[in-house]
Amino acid sequence: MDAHASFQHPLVRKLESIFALTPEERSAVVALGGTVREIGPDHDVVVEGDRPSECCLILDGWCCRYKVTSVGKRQILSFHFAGDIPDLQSLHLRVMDHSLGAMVPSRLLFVAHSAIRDLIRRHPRIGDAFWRDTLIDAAVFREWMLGLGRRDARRRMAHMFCELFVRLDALGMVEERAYGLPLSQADLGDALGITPVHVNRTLQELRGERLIAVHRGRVEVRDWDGLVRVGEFDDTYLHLRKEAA
Amino acid sequence: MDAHASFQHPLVRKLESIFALTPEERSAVVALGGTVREIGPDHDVVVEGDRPSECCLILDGWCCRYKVTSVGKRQILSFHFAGDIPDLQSLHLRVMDHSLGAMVPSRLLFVAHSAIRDLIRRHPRIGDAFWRDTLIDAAVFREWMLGLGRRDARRRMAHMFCELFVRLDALGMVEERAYGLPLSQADLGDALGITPVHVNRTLQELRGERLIAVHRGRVEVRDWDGLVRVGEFDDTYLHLRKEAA
DNA sequence: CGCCTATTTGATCTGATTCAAACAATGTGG
DNA sequence: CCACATTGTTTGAATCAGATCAAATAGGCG
Repeated sequence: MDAHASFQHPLVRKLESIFALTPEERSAVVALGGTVREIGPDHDVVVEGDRPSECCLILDGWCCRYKVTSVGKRQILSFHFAGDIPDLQSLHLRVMDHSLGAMVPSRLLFVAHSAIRDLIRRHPRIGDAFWRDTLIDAAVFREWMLGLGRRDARRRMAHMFCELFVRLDALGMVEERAYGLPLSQADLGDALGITPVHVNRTLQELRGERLIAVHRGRVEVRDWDGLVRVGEFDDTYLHLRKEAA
Repeated sequence: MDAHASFQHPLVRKLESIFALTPEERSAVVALGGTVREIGPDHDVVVEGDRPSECCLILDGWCCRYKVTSVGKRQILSFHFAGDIPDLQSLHLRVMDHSLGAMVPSRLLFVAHSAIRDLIRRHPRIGDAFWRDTLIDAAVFREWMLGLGRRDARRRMAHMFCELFVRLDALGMVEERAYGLPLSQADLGDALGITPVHVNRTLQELRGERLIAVHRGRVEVRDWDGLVRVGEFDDTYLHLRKEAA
């Protein structure tokens, strides 16, 4: 009857998925204080140009980071879920070079930079874990760059569905090979670098190939191997193998 | 008659461009040991799948990081010059998710991970500087993502020429508004996510607009403001303003 | 010179965009 | 519970940026 096992702090779970923590480190992370706020949907948490003095930990919800062209075209850079600290980089990069928004109503814990710095000073290995987290972030950017530059819409979309599957599965958010995708086709287009119309047609292709099925905002993976093949998906870049310092 | 000012360690110069170091920290950085090796041109320093036990500091030359699609299409992710440690992320990401190659004969200093970890343990602020460096790296990826996903070839190319100008200028590698660009048009295409043929035509466009001129592997910026306007260039994402912890 | 590689040009094709309209869904207020 | 506004999805047709294929030209350089 270990009630705690199922009641894990989202940040602890996240960090433990990429780094081995000691019990003391675990409790130090849990002790991190801050203020909880509800955001969204379609509201921004931080926007380009801001100089935040706190980071936000997602407790619940779906957020994305994005940039906008001077003619107003949006590119989504990444998606984030419970346990992620999407603006952790603000700890060392004073001014935001992109924005962070919520796709669905999300619960965020805002933690002061000073509190995080304190935590790292007392537990340098937690600092390493955070650093590693931001490095994985960058690794995901690299993989997306490869897709944006060198893969066509169909492969790119298949790849994204694979990535989301793996990441959400690690959070226990996949059921019956399906997960919720709270995105409009326009959002999807902003992530894939294509137009909403083309998203629609590409989606139909993947459905036609029996790789996925979509009903009521849920993506069901009907042929994992096929999807992986089409998306050229290899999860190495997610660096999920946990590592100690 | 400060002979040292002109004879600066490349890593010190680099770190000081993004972070304020104390004299002690400076000399600790200079004391970093390793082995010097000559690489390239067109040779790889590390490749995807490797598990390096050292990082490499560029003393001299031009390197790039890249990934390759399963059908062999290459996407260049970033360019690196003297002072950069392009594979610094290997300190916390065991397996390389991309490759690092030299575009021209380059002199690299290979420094053991253990030496870097030592340095950071003794000087935690240097660790912050390194972390900040990898975060800036990620910021550049984000900006490239925006270009790859949302800007056409012409804007993307103009943007890249702006970025290279600013970065090389900071290294004193710009003379008479011109800098050396040791890349074939195929390389340029791999960086911009377009074909070599289209690189050629796009280059001609920019030349036709009197924004740049190219002779013998040198890019001359003939109309900086115009180039900035076309490329929608804003250097915020380079985070060049130096910051202390 | 002759070889090799890079650049340039031309013609054609195609993945994706654009524009426009039809068609769900979902929600709101009367 | 219906009328209707609103937003998201779907379909069609025309167009375009960039890819592809192929061949010509221009540079290096042993």
